[in-house]
Amino acid sequence: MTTARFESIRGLPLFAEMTEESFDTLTRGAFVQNFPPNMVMISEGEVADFLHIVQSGCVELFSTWSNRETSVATLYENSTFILAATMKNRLNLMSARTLQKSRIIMIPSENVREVFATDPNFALAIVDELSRCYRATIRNMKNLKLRTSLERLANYILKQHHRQGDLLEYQLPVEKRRLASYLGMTPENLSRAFNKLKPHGVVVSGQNICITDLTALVDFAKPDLLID
Amino acid sequence: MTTARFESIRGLPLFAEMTEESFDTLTRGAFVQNFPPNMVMISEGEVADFLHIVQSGCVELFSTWSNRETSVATLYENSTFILAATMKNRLNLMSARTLQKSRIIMIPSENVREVFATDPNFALAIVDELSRCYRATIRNMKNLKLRTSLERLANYILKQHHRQGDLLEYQLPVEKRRLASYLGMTPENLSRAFNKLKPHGVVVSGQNICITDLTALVDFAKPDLLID
DNA sequence: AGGCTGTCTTGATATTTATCAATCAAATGT
DNA sequence: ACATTTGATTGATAAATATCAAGACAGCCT
Repeated sequence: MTTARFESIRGLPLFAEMTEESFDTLTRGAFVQNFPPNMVMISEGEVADFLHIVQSGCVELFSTWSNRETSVATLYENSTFILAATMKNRLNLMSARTLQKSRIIMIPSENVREVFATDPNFALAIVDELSRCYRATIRNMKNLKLRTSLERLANYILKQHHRQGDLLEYQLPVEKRRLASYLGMTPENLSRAFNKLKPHGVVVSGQNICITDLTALVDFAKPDLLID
Repeated sequence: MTTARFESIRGLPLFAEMTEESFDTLTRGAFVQNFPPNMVMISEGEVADFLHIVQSGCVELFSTWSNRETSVATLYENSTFILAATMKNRLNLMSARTLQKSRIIMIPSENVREVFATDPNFALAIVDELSRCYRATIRNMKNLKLRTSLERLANYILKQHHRQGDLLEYQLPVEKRRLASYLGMTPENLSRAFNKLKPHGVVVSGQNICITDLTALVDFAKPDLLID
């Protein structure tokens, strides 16, 4: 079967409920591409010809303006990106680069729009994914506008702690300078912020994060269901 | 016909292409509600039972955390809100209050989801609206992360200028303290920022904005297709 | 191992932004 | 029209954050 290479994504929420026929139509003309690390795959301002899915590796979404750059998100296995631009056939608002050697599945935007119109289950899945990403972005904006950089860092540490199985000690999944950019601060400021969190129960050494006083950290970070 | 009161929204992009039958189903159980100014209609954390549409008046979306508040958007006639939470039957991430006396159309979330599943044209319109709002939020975030508050203000003034028919002189559509909150700054800082823009061709007096040197302002603001 | 490169950290300083307090101006109610 | 309230401005100061420069450290190459 020609779609065998796309079996890895068949089970994702976005594709799980659609018919075989729809999946075939969708993946006709789709392909897998290998990228080396640190390669810009998409530049903001280009037309979104393909829906992208990270099959393996790791991708950073970022944006630039007037010589400045900011990291918007880091995506891992099974994440989709540029769905909104794909659906509306618009320009990408963000750029994307690989952080590691990565395999990316690319599905022609036309196919996505075509199957959307014919398969109600796929349509529903698209809306779920869109809503999820939209809401994530709103949370992100609240985080930026309502919290200081120190508070953002504290909550980031808590969220990673939770993602990594509630371990009190874990490794940062990204470089610090990217984390700084993601949190809306400079690397220097991030470095100092880590130190300022020591009294709130966080000890950092290299990529290693150790939460020495979870209660104190939670108390300072005040994580919130509607932001984090 | 029982849906006569909803004729005002029938022509909106979100509802224009759907069948009569779908529109009837959608508006069954829907109603119009009048709110006085400064009334909180929705509090973040509540379940999104209704899709809201501003029929007349003006609504502010805002969020709070730990004694702080930030303005996320100001909506006028024909705007919909909480669409994402409605589609996924989730908690609202934002609160909403009227800024003026307003008429709001409220459509039960269940109806929206029901018709979404049966009317492909409505499904398409929903995705369009979701994508539009999502992309607007990404632009907003880029604006916040890539620009200083002075640059954000300069671009805001340019955008309003454009919205108000390219007039060089116009009235601010919102109170300054709300504008400050929307732009992610304090009222004091906004006040000073207006003064700092004088050398860049902006004169402010009360609600009145006068662009005395459009070239200079554009030169400073560097408006961008992918942000503004 | 040695050298190279890029990231991270630290210190000194400048800029941006917030806070607090006081005054001023404008809108509102009676 | 007056008093009252709310929002806007201004000044003085503090806090947060960025910038610049230097040094420390780690990973990588040959």
